[in-house]
Amino acid sequence: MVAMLMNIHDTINSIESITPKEAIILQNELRGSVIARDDFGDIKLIGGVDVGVKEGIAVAAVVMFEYPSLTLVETATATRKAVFPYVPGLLAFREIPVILDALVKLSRRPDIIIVDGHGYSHPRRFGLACHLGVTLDIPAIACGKSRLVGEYREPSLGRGSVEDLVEGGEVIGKILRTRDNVKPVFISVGHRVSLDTAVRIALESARGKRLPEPVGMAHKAASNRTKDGFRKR
DNA sequence: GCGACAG
DNA sequence: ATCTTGTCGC
Repeated sequence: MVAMLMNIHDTINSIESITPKEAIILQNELRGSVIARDDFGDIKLIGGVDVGVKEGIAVAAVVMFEYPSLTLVETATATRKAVFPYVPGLLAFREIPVILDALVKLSRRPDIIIVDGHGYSHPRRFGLACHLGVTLDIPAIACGKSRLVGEYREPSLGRGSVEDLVEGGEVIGKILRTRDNVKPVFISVGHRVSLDTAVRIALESARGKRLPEPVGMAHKAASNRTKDGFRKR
């Protein structure tokens, strides 16, 4: 595998120096590497990933929680100029570089990660969570906050309600209500995990909040670094 | 041409 | 995502 043979520096460079047209071709090449079934060992550490952008500077935060106790054990952040533009469907090329910067700072590798964004529920079935999961060959779950593609019916209002996210007759993800009467989230496969398992872990991790704990925490961490530049270490 | 469009 | 005050609800 190409990504496996490259160090992180080259990996980042090849991702952010690509053109949008080439990016689409690359997604179509890499989509075949996604493993959409459960393929992982015991989960003891679960990571949450999120990125914020402020005045052209991207801030990534990766948080690690013990699983299933959901105790916060480690946080890492990184800052990097956002070079690739925001283009719906090509978010990975804008966010993966800074995410990798943050990930290498962790003392341990998470056994699975939950990513803020889509995975299989993507125009080419290769969203950010898939790209990150395949690049690191790590189990990944996608948890988006709004629709990118597909149609669905509104889940009933109780926590745990689920509906299919469908496109072209295929179930590409699930709409999951993680809290009573609160806007549902969009769950899909990232890598090495089945859709049902992704939904189960996402719901388990969302305790009292709309977003799964790891993602919510990563969002906060990135947001704090995003506010008023990045001077406060 | 028009509308849709993760973060 | 970010720009922004108050406000409704547990």
